[in-house]
Amino acid sequence: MAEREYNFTEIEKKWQKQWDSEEVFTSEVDDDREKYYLLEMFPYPSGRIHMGHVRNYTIGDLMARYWRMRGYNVLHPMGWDSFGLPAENAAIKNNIPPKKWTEENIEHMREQFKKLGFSYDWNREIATHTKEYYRWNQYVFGKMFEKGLAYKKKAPVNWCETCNTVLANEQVENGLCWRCETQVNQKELSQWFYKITDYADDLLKGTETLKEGWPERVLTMQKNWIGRSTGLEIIFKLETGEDFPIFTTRPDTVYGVTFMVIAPEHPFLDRVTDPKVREYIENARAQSLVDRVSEEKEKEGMDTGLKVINPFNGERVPLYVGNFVLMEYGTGAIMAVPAHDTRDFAFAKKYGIPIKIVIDNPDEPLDVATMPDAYVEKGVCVNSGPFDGVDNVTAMEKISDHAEKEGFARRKVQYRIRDWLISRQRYWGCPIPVVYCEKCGAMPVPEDQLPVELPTEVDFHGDSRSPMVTMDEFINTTCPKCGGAATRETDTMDTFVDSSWYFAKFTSPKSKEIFDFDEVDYWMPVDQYIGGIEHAVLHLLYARFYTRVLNDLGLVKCREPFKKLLTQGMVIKDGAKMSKSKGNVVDPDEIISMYGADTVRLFMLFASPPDKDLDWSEKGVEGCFRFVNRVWRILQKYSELYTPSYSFDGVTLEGDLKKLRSELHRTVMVVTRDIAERMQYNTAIARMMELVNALYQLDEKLAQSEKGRLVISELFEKLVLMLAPFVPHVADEMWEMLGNSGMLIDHTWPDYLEELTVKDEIEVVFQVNGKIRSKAMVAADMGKDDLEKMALADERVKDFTDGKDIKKVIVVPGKLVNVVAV
RNA sequence: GCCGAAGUGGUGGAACUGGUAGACGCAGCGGACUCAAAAUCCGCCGGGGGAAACCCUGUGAGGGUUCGAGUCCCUCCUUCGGCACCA
Repeated sequence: MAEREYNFTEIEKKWQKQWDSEEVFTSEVDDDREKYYLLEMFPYPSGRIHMGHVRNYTIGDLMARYWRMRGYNVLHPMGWDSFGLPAENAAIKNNIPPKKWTEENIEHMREQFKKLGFSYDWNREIATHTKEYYRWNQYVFGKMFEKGLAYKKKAPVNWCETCNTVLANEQVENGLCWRCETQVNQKELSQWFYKITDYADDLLKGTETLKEGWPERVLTMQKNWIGRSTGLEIIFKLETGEDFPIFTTRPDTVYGVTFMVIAPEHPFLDRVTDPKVREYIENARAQSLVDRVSEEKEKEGMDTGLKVINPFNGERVPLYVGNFVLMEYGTGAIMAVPAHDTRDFAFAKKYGIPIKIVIDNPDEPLDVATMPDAYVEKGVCVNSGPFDGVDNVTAMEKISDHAEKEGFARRKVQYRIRDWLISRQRYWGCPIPVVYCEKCGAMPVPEDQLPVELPTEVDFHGDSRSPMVTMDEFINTTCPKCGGAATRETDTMDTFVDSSWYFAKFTSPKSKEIFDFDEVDYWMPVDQYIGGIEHAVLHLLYARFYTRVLNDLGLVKCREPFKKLLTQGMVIKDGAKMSKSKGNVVDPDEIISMYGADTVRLFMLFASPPDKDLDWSEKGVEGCFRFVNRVWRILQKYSELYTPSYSFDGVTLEGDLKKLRSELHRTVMVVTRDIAERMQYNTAIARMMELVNALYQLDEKLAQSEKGRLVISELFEKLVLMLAPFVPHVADEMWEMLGNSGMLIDHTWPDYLEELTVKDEIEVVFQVNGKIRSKAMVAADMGKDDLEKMALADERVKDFTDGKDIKKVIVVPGKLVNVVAV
């Protein structure tokens, strides 16, 4: 028979066309089948896909195809996170309307995805820039406004000069804009917020339920970001008698307060008139948060001249203004206990403020004069009035109880997380559905007037401001309440709002309502989510918040959106992440045209486990190409030995055929476990390679024997089925080549016979004092006693035990015998 | 500073609950095929010693537990990631 070349271009085109025309990847609600919702983070349509996309979506596709073959009703959709700044920048630069630029990119990227053979249900495709989608952002905004979860406030916010917009806290990394790495400034602006702080505790508690399915480090990052701390809010008094509240996590040290520090922005400071202090305050306020942190590691402050009274002991202590105290956290002021806080200690030393020990080290009493640093360990209370002699852990509770009873303090939980600033001074996003009326104030646009459409006929002025700010026809409107003249909000929503619920919309993308409830209830939550770790405290936190909001609004039944999360590693080349700026980008299209999509997919899965970084190597790609060819050739060679209706009934195998069949069943077992339980695809592929290597070793005559045909038939069938999720095109082609019909996606994942996975002869090692001295092939079920006898009779073992006392013999059946001899 | 992850051949990476370290791939070396090369097929491939059988040594460093440690415990070093004046 003439050998047929492995023509991947032709094969891939053929099967993609067939999958497409038969719509094999569509999914429908089916109450009789168990659902499996598999989702990869949808991409921003930047123009072309990169290797990171290929990796992310290849992992997802493998899982989707696998679970489908396992009989699950799989939902595997794809869409576009299509609002965002790059479209606007491209528009300004090349004079293309953002909508056109975005939609052209989507067209192109969709084609690229199809070329990779991903099993998406394209009937469910959504794009966040369409009004059919973003109107529901506006709808939910309205609902949240009603519940007080969306509000506007004037506050110091993060401003990126390059992007010309404000940013959420989560979008500032080390003081730099997450997108363009420009230094972020503080600006006082009136902006819209989503009240994620209301959900801080619930989000934190929810992390417990995710322990099973989420990587620990993502949960840790979220917990740190939420930053819950419990403590006491204590009302100190100013000399005027006014309340001066502070928050502390160390009420046990309250008797050691020797000064207080207040944030420069604090309104209490308005009464300070001393010109020197005023100057300091103004300077400190002018400093950006970044400067305060990065320039001066040392704490800086100045005595305001005001005194504060400690309600516990009546002591009057000076009030300092300090650049390190944050207005946004706690009450914007702190009590300072230099003896027991490192930062306070340094500050007190610098400004010559007294230090008062209130927790002593029971083993080695402290001395103010000689202590080199604050004492932050456990100890016993001293100089603490009625609490002297109490250990400080107990004192925390007793002091809190006492203060609450006296009425000058209350227990409080404080969070680090701030509300989510969702306003963006940009054009290409979802309009915030609000109108401003002089009489009625800020009014959400009523539901029946939604969507507030984003104008698409726009003119960029070239000053990078949103074109909407000068569009009178957009801005001028009437008040929904009084009918008087009103103006529209021109800010748009953070695009992270768009991506906070798209996974739920995929369940019923064509519904005229936000969801079709039969659909959303059936499919949600997502069973397996896959994406990059960079979203740990961005998208993944927002999505959890938004899902809770949707749940409270009665729109979805789940409270956690993603049951299991896989954070895939980056694609690395020459020791760095592939990026344009580093010039180490490999274009997926080019590699696909050289080796085919199947090979590229195989390499992505073979080069490293999915959660680790992957080192790009074209040599490695060649290796995978070689493997595909190797399978192709052996299949051709033995294709006429294959019969779909093989049966092992009444057949007894022996020798190499028996071994090969056993090898096959073990491979199925391991590959299944690696995919389903361990999510370790590199070892699954390695096992299949071993199986193919074993097949190459099989004697040709033996293969062609009557029994050989049976073994080959079973092996081919199961091997091709196992290959299907990895290299779907060539697997379908191989299936057809063997004379079968239909697509493998509709076939059942191969099974294995437990009894065949057990070898009947195995190698055991004989050790003397833990060192291997000999090996032997024995029956797999040989008992302990026989093994021990055999080991002790072994010549090599004898060589090493001669003249020694045998103290002990450890036998691990099926593995080893260890003779301990001294 | 705090929290977390990881250090295994020339290289990407295996080794499930402590039990043959280096599976599988890449690179390299050798052989077969070929006039030759490529492709393919077969073999070798941590380091040191030895003609060989074999011996010694080896999973970042040092200790420990154990019959037995890449795996568990302690100390340290290095790299990467997250948070960072959060009161």
